[in-house]
Amino acid sequence: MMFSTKAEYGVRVMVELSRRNGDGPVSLSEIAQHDGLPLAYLEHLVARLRKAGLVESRRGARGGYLLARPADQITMAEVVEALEGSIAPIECISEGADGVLTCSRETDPDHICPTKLLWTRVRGSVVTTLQEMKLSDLCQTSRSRTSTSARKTARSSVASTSP
Amino acid sequence: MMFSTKAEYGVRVMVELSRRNGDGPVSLSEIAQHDGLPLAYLEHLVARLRKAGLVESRRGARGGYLLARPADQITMAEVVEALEGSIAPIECISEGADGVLTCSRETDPDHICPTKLLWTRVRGSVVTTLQEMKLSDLCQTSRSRTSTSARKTARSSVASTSP
DNA sequence: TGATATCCTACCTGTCAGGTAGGTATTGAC
DNA sequence: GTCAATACCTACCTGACAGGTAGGATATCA
Repeated sequence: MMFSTKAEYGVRVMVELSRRNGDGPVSLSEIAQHDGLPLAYLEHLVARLRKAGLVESRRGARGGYLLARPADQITMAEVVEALEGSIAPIECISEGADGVLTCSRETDPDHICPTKLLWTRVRGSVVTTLQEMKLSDLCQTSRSRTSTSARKTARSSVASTSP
Repeated sequence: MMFSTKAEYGVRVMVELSRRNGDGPVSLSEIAQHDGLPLAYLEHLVARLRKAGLVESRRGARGGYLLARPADQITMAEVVEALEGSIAPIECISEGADGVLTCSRETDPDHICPTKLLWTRVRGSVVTTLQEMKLSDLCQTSRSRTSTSARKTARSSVASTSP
C-alpha cells in the first residue's frame, strides 16, 4: 500500500466539499455520516487541509467547511501532500528545501546510489499524475452517475486502466 | 512513504546480483556486507525473490544466489511486486484475479466511488514506470563509477550506511 | 442562552515493519 | 568423512505509528 487512509478519507472530504460548493459551509458531521467515516478522525485530517490553505472554516452554529478555491484550481497533488506529507516513494529519498531530491544513503559524492534513478522516476510519475488531476475531475465522475449513459462510461474507463 | 525498506533492500540485492552476473553464485553475506544491510533480514527478502522466480539459489559451500534471467529481461515491476506484494496505492483498491481493479467501498453498483479514478490513475502511472524500467537500466548507472576503484567504493559504501 | 459547530490536546491500542535467533539441510573442498 | 560455508526455515521480539477516541475550550447563530 502506498498511501494511508489519511489520503483516502481526506480526498473523500474534499470531493464532498466540492460537490456541495455554493451551498454554504458544510459540517464535518454531515460528511462523516454521508461517507460512513469517523467524525473525530476527520477533524484531524481536515485540520491539515485547513493549514495547507485548501479549505476554509466557519466556526459556531451553522458553521462548517468550504473550499478555499474553485475545485478546478486545486490539484490532487496539493491535497495528497497536505494529508500525507511530502511525497517520497521510499524513506531514503527526500525532497530538500530547494526541491532537489537526495538519497540519504548517498553521503559519499563518489558513490552514486544505483537505485536512486528508479525511485526518482517513480516519484516523478506519481507527482505528475497527481498534479495533472484536479479536484473538479473527480466531481464530474460522481456527478455523472445521475445519468445512466454516463455511468457506463465511468465504469468502463475505470476498468480499462488495468494492465 | 510509498514503499517499505523491503523494496529498497530487495532492489539493492538484485542490483548487486546483476553487477556480479557471470561470476558464479553470490552469497548473501557478501551483499549484506557490501551494502551494509542486515544479513538475517535479507534472507527473508531474497526468499520472496526466489519464490517469484527472479533469482536461483545454490545451496552448500560456495553457494549463493544468481539471477534467474538476464538483467534486461527483468522489469522492476516484477521485483517490487515480489517484495511488496500487489501494487495498490491505497487499501480499498485491489486487483482481482482477472486483473480488474475494484474498490472495496463500492459495494452498491449504483454508488460509484468518486475517488477511484484518482487512485486507479496513480497506480497506473507507477506500474507503467516500474514496467518500463529494467534491472539492467540500474546497473548501467552503477557500472559507470566502477572504472576508478571498485574496492574503494565498496568499503566507503558500508561506512556510509550508518545513519 | 442554548445548540451547534470548529478547534485543540492528550491519550489509547492493535498491527506491522524491521529485525533477531537458532536451528536444519545441503554442498564443496580438504 | 569431516568440516566449513552456505541456503533455508520457523518462531519470536519490539518500537513506531496508523487509526481512532475522549473531553474540553472557543466561537457563532438563532
